[in-house]
Amino acid sequence: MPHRKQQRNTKQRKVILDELQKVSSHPTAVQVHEMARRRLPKVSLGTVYRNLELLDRQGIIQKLDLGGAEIRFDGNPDHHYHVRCVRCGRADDLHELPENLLRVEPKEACGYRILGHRLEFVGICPDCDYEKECPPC
Amino acid sequence: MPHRKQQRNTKQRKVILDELQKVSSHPTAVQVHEMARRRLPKVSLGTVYRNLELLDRQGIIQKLDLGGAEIRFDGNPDHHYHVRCVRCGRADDLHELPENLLRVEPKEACGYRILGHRLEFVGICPDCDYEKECPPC
DNA sequence: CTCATTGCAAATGATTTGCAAGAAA
DNA sequence: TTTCTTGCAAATCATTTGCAATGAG
Repeated sequence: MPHRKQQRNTKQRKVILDELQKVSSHPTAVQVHEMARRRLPKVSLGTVYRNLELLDRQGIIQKLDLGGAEIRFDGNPDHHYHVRCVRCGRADDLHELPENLLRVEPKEACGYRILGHRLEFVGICPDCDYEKECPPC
Repeated sequence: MPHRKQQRNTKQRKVILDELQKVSSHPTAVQVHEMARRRLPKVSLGTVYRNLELLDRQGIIQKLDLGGAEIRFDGNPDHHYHVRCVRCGRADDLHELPENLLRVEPKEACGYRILGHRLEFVGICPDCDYEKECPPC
């Protein structure tokens, strides 16, 4: 069986997670870096990326990797939907049922003037599927 | 009133559009470049990007700018949904109603083993909205 | 001690842009 | 002619990676 790599509790990791969980916005890695730097002036952007990646893989936070702009991070790992501003890139949580929004595209939601949506299903295609055993590398 | 820039009909543009419309896959800009190069060996990748961008803005093709990977292009400009392979990045058209897929996340669709979906609404946020008159630049 | 993690800097890789030459209209 | 487009190369920009030094356990 695979040997689970021993994980350490560094202060960088703690601060990065703490800063992300503190805000309700959905900051980019660069913004998380700025936030973390106020407490750890020497923390590097690379470390921020590495930790956000790691925390996402562990399901402690979630990476919002949708189109149009940079990746953003959400301190809340639970599955929920977002609205994004096409002008400034800001993202907010969506407090409505997506099925309703999809069926009758509304003009307004959460204070946003809604212009449309992006929806895509993800999975493994028929050509890749025969490799069922091997993880996506 | 804004003066609409006069557009020219170059052979590069024609070949790029033609090649994209010829395939049912959803190629990346680099792949479109390879396809176009078979007919116009000197066409540059920059030109491919510029034309795909322009054709998308005119609603002749559509840019698939969802997360996870590179932008892909679809010769069919009509609004429809896609399934994407998390392993190889390939994208196919979805031949099912997204509302049903959203409600009961299925295991299978279009030959893909479905793992999940990405959905995001896009619009103008309250802070940007006061600039109603000015287009998104 | 060990080896996971960091800071730093350099590397990537997709996309964009500046500019002089080329070609539609 | 005019000026939209192109090819080319260099520039961006977010993200990743290599590596020696650091520090958690």
